[in-house]
Amino acid sequence: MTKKDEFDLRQFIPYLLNQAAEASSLEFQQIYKGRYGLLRTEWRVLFHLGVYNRIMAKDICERAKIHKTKVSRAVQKLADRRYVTRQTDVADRRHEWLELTTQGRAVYEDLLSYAGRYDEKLVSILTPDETRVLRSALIKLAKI
Amino acid sequence: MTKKDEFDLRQFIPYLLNQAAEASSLEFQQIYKGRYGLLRTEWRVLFHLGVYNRIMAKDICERAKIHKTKVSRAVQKLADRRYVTRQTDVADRRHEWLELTTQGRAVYEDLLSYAGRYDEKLVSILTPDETRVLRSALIKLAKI
DNA sequence: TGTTAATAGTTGAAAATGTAACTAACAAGG
DNA sequence: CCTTGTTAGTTACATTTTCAACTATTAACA
Repeated sequence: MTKKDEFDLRQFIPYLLNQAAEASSLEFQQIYKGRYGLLRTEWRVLFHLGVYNRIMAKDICERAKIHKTKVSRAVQKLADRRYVTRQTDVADRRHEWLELTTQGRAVYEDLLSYAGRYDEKLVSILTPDETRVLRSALIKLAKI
Repeated sequence: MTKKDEFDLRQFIPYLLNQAAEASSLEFQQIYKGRYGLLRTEWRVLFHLGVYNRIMAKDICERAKIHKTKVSRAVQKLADRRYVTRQTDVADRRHEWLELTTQGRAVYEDLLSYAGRYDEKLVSILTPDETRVLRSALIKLAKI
C-alpha cells in the first residue's frame, strides 16, 4: 500500500466535527457563562425549554442526546436559580413537566438574541451554499 | 417582531455541530476504548503523533485545540503504556519531543484502518457534494 | 549582569461527568 | 392482587476535566 492510499486523519469527519464544534462552542460559551454563569449542559437544557416549552427531562435527553444524569443535574441547578419550574404529572406521577419561569424565559430570550447574532457571524464565514449543505449534512450525521 | 423573524435555535450552527460531533464521536469511541482502553483525549493525542511524528505537546494543543493540562495527562498515560517516548530538547530544555514507539505506531495504524472504514460509513450517508462541502465548511469553522 | 517577562509543561484541589445501582410509580399477565 | 418488567428520574462513587498556581528554563533588555 502506497502513501497515497492511506487514509488521512486530518480529513476524518469526527475529527473535523469536533474541531469545529469545539471552536464554535468555546466562543459562545463565553456569552452564557459570562452573562449568567451557566454551564454548557445548563444552557442546552434551557434552550430546549425555550424552544419546546413544557416538556419532560426525558424529551430533552432524546432531542439533545444528553445523558439523563446530566439533564437531571442541570434541571436541578436551573430550578435552584428559579429559571425552571417542575410539576409532577397528576395522571402519571413518574412524569415531571418542566417549564421556564418568567425569569428563565427572559434569560432564554436574551441568549437567543446573542445566538442569532453569533450564528450570523458563523454563516458569514461560509457561502450560502455551504451553509445550506452544512446544516443538512449535520442533521443527517446527528441521527447516526 | 413576528414569529418568522425569530431565530430558531434548532438551526443554530454550534448546536448542530455538537449533535453531529457527539453522535459520530460516541460510535468511534467504542473502537479505541474497546480495543485499547483509550480515552478520547488519549486517542486524539495518539493520532496527532501518528500524523505529525515527533512534535511537542504544545503543537498538539494548538492543532487539536485541547488544553495543555489534558494533553499533559494524556501524554503521561501514553508514555506509561509505552506508546510514546519523550525526549528533552538539548538546545531548549523546556521543550520535550514526543514520538510514537513501535508499539504506539502499531496501535495508531490499527485505529487508522478503523477510522478509514468508519469515515467511509459516514460519507456513505452523504452525497459526494455534501461530503466535499461539509469538509471545507468544517475546516473554515475550526479556524474561528 | 540582573531583573522581569515569557514559555513549556506539571500538579493539586475543585468541579463536572460517566457508570451503575438505586427509588418510586405504573403496566401487564398470571 | 401479586409477581415481574418498564419507565422517569435521582444518587453515590469513581473517573475526568478544569482552574489556578506552580516549577524550570529561556528571552529581553535596562
